[in-house]
Amino acid sequence: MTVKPLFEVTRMTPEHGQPVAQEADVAVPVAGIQQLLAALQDPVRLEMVRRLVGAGGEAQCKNLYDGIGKSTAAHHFKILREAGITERLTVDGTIHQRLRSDDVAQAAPGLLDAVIGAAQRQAE
Amino acid sequence: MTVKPLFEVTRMTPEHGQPVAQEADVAVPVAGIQQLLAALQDPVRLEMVRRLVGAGGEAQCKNLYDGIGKSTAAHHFKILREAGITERLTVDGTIHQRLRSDDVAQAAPGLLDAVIGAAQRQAE
DNA sequence: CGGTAGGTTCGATGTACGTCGAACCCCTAC
DNA sequence: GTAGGGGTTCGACGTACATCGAACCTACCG
Repeated sequence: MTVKPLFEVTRMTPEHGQPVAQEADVAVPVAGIQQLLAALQDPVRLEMVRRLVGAGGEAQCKNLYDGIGKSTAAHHFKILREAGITERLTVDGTIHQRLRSDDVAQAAPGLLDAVIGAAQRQAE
Repeated sequence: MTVKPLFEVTRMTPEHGQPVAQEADVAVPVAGIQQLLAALQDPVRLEMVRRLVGAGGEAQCKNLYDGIGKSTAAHHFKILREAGITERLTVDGTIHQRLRSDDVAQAAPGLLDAVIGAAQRQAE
């Protein structure tokens, strides 16, 4: 196996200093409806998305889960990213996840709202 | 193992004669959002639902799938039924599946429309 | 009556996936 | 420099699930 770059797209600016936020994983297209549903179907991932909307669409990874190991969380982040639901971006040195609400809404209009709404209502 | 009734809820009217359609599985509540997504996530089941809407919300089982065995299809029907997405009813002697659009819309407003819409658009 | 078509159940099999621990990387702070 | 926190990757393991064939049931038709 040839050595793979750690972050396929994300590029950390070595520029020291001021809080820099940059785009990441911009090339990843939103997946088809089946993959979207498969991504949102898992309780852990649905909770992650729920917390993301609660946080205004963006949050640090560690704030998006409880009760599971870091490696498991990273696994779920990857699935959400590959489905085009979230993207990874680096804010001020730490990695954040951002909900790609607009992109998903364009690929599947109303889907995210319906899912979030139902999940929210279900959690009282 | 004690003998179980073949159809838990459905009751075939032995009344000979005229086309009779009757309610079935009315007691099954629509499941939570995760179970709904899990049910719709499978390609085979999504296609079944797609064909159901194409058929006006109701169709004979055999018209809802291709390329899989009857037992596999029955398995998928069961999952859709247990999620509250479809119900089984007997029309004129043969079993039909009916989309519980209204019930699902009440449990998860907009979900079914979004999923169907995306699936339809994706299939051109 | 016997046969066929449409559906379901059961049991077995293979694979996909969620989970974890360990090792590693990047960045920041001491 | 040396820790240490935050995230990711890589196996490995266990379970859940989609698939099938066989047996069975019901309704219908010859």
